[in-house]
Amino acid sequence: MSSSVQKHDVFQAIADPTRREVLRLLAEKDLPISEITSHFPISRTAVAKHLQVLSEAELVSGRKVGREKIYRLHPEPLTELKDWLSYYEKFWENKLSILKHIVENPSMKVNISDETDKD
Amino acid sequence: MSSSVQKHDVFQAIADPTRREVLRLLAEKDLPISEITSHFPISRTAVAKHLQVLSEAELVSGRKVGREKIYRLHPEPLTELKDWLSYYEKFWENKLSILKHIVENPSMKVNISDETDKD
DNA sequence: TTGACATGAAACCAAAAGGTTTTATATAAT
DNA sequence: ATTATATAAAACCTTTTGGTTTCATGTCAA
Repeated sequence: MSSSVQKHDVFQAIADPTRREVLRLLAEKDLPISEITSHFPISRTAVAKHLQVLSEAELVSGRKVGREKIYRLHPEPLTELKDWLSYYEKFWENKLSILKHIVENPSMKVNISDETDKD
Repeated sequence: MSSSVQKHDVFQAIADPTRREVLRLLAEKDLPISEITSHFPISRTAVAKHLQVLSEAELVSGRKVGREKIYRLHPEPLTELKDWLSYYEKFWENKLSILKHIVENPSMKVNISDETDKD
């Protein structure tokens, strides 16, 4: 059986602020667990668990070097998030362009209704 | 100074697959709770709680119409996610450009390991 | 006015999440 | 060889999460 169990997905993985901060750190450079831990007020064990979750989402990978385990960022799974987001982009981009239009035409009369139907 | 408590943020809100599905439904049109519930195998109460979480993240809003409560998508907070993502885009875009380089140079020797295989 | 309906609110529950402490093991340094 | 370092693994704890059931309330329809 291949590595497809994926107990944690990318949406879950980035839900926790500590894990997002871990990703930030690893974006700069590969780091061992102890180094990562030094940036947080929690125990090394807790950080290791966060790394486990990130690892299951395949956002990071760890290799053992001597007695250290060096973690590396693996950003590819974030494309799933990007794809998910792209579905909604049209919505707010639309609203932003309406706003832009209003701002650029100060003499406009603006009527904002609360109606459901948009087509 | 009104709705700024924000117990749930957008990252947490989208972490749950049911809530993501709710957003999809609301992307098509405004819906009352009972309608939304009919798309899931869980109770109306459970759906209402998911809507509460989405509402705290300001991703949806509900208005009462008669005896129904109609929910509407409010996609603007997703920009926070987009902004967060943009920080990491350069990483995988960089990898894509490496891939492009390989494709455009057919004489290159390429060694691809299979260890990160996903299905 | 009497049901049927749509929701709200509260109490409850099991499992997961996020954390800790303790114990063990491998590697590095002296 | 001994000790310090870096991690792993396991047991345990508390709070949150995602769900349920039950009961109450407001509104629509006959």
